[in-house]
Amino acid sequence: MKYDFAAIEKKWQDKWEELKPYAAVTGSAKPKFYGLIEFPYPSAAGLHVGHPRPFTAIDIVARKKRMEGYNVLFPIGFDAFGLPTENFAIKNHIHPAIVTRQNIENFTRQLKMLGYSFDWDRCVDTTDPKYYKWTQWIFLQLFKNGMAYKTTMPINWCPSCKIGLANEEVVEGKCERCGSDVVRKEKSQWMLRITKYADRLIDDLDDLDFIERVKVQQKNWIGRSTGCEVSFKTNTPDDITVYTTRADTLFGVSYVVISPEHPLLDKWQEQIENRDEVQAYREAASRKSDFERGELNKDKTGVQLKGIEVINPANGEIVPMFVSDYVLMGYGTGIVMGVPGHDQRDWEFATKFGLPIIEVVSGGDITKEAFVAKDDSAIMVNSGFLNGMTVKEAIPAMKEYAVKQGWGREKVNYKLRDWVFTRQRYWGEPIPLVNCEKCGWVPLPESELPLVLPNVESYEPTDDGESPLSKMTDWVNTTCPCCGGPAKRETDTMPNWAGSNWYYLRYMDPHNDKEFVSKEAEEYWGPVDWYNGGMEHTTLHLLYSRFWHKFLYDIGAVHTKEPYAKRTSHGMILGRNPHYVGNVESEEEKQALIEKYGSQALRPAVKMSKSLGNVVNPDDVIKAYGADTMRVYIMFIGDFEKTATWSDEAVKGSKRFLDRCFNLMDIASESMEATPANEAIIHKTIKKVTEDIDQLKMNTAIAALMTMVNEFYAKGLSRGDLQYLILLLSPFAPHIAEEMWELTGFAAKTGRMAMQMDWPKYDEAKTVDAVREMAVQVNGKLRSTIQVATGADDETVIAAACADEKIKRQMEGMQLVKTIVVKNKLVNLILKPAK
RNA sequence: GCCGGUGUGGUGGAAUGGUAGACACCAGGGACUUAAAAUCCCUUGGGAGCGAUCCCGUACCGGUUCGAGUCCGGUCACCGGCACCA
Repeated sequence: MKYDFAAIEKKWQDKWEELKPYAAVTGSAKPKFYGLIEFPYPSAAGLHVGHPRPFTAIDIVARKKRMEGYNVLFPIGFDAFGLPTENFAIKNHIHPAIVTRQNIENFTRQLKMLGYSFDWDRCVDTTDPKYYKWTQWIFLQLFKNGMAYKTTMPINWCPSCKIGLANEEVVEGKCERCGSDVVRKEKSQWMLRITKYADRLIDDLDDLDFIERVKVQQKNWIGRSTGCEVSFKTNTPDDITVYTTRADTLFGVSYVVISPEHPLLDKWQEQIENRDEVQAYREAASRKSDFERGELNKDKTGVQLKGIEVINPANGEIVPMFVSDYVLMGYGTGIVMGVPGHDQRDWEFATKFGLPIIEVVSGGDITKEAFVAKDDSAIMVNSGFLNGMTVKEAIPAMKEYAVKQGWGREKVNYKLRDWVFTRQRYWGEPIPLVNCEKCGWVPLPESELPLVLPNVESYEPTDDGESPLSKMTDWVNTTCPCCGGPAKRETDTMPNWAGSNWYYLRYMDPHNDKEFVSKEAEEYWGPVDWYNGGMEHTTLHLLYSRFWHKFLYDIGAVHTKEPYAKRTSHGMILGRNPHYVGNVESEEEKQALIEKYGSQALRPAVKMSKSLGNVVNPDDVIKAYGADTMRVYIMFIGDFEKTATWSDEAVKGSKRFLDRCFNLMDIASESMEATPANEAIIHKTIKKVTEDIDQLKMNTAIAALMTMVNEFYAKGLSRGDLQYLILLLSPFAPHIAEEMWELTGFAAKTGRMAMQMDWPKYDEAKTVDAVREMAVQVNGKLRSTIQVATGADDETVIAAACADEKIKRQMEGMQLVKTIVVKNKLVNLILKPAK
């Protein structure tokens, strides 16, 4: 019989559609398991070959959990608001809602073709008013609890997308989406106070089962640093405050620097003698983007504030003050003390402006560069009462002194900024607030939610940076829910991250029109037991959604502190690089490639892209080899966490494996009983596959299944043996497994599908062969192998080793001084020349 | 610069401190076939030898150990994240 994958997959998908064997039951007495994959953005391009990697992996975990007796929630949905759809809509003159619907249909078709065990009845779509009603509701709770505020601030503006970007969306000074240079633009924006949660977002990581690199990346992003704020008196009525982590170096201060954006500079117009020069510098700085300022960091610039004097509180010395754009307004106090002896940036600045460089920590040569001690055991000098202390002792000593003197206090700072939560675009959730001249910003009554996105003629972004909604006067002009007077709606929309912040909660109770999730459902299903997603979301979606969840916890809307108990991350799927130097033979051709493509030519694999022509479409793979082959291959491709390169050749190996599985039915005896001869391989494989799935080591699990198949071919098998292969294979390749389960008569015998059977159990004692090959080493070098009964005692093993012909030769003229036996594995004989 | 990770055959990749290269892909040889595809069998880290065998080999240098791809110290290369964060 031939393995007709197309017919088999169609047959079983239809059956599952009808029987819904993956329905999750809220409140079931079984233990629950909530497995989650990041829901896709339904782009016009359709499913990418990268999607099936995480989807298949968690599908396998979910399928195994079901067979292990769990009540499994494995949902799917679509994160459908966002720029690409809007841009596609503008270009093709189709409404974004229609584009979205078409894309979702296409994604749904593709996902169903891959045989995922999603509970489709719980599918969510973030652009559905029934869904975003609750996104808006959560925003209102944030607003009412003081977590949302509006402020005018310079934002990252992408002139091409005509949109403001969050810090997280700016990569190397360029727009994450289109790659244009980001500029600064003053804009009134809604902000969310994520910084209020900074400590908890760091500290609560300790109790979570997240892969380490995710934890580290989130911690670095939040960037907590503990230091000290120090006040300096000046010859103006104002004191200034600097932030430092190195209070120990206070005696080394030779100047102070203020950021060009600092408001004190406006206030001090009168005292600053060279105000024109200072003003010119400030204007020049404002024209640079943050990125440009960073790029130019090699060459420090600045202007002294003539007429301004500052007093170092530690030693009473008078030091000059400068304005320089190497000081950021957004971090600390916007003013920094200059310690050129022990900070490289300050050293460069002081060198350029001829300022004194004072050594206060010994051990370096400060005439050459700033000395930043690698450990904190360096000794303080030129530092008054700190002299002779180590840096480690001096930091708290100075801190304590400063606090006692009243000009210092401990302070914790974060790199994390509040979250810019508005976008000047059409295709997003409307913000349910109105602005009333009398009452200010007023929330819509919850009964008026959802505030539906109005149908507009033109949803193109505007050149002035206002949202397209601002042109809809009918919609904008409304009445104040508070006083009934005239008011205007907020016309900005939410960022594309809004809907994905809480979707895992909606899956628990997707059709509830009374609450965003019922208490009962949330308490039953929460938290998500296993969440897999891309590393690129670590400081975006994953952090945002932890923040919202913590807020919801604080207002009593959810019962756990954290949304996700476990987080894993998959590596990307790359395509072959058509410009790789290894593709050509001659040196001239290689050189030509390097000249043309630079370092790109040195990489064998690169991100798939249309322009390189190396994109693999899952539809084509499924058509040629079937969904089961696609699933097996994408799991067999390599270590789940690492990037992997797609290979059309290697796909065939996975197809061959499934053919071999299927053809085992031709040689299996009809007995429904397992045969003793295959006992060891069956139990060994059950053990390996069971353990590997839980660790996402799908590649070695499949390798074990291949070994089992090879052994069945070599030794022969019964249907009773084959049933174990079918059950172990079923999470990986569910269609072929069901077909084989039926054809071998087990479906009729049990009245169940393979996926509904119990996961096979292994007996540790049966995982071992009766006789075993052991390595024999002489002085640590492998010299021979011997066949020994499993579990044989040391004496027997040593005797067998010494009786081996090869070993006998090694032992001639030598005496045995020591033996090391590793049970069932190896014996090492230590020999030395006989005297 | 800081933080994290990785380095194993022609390729993807396996190896709780215990037989390095499992399992595959590619390649070569053979069987079947009029032929091709598919399938099946064999070979396949490098080197020496007719052979039994022997030597070398997990980026590089050193250490711990009976034994190191694995642990420790140092070096190099690449990948990812952050970056004038005081």
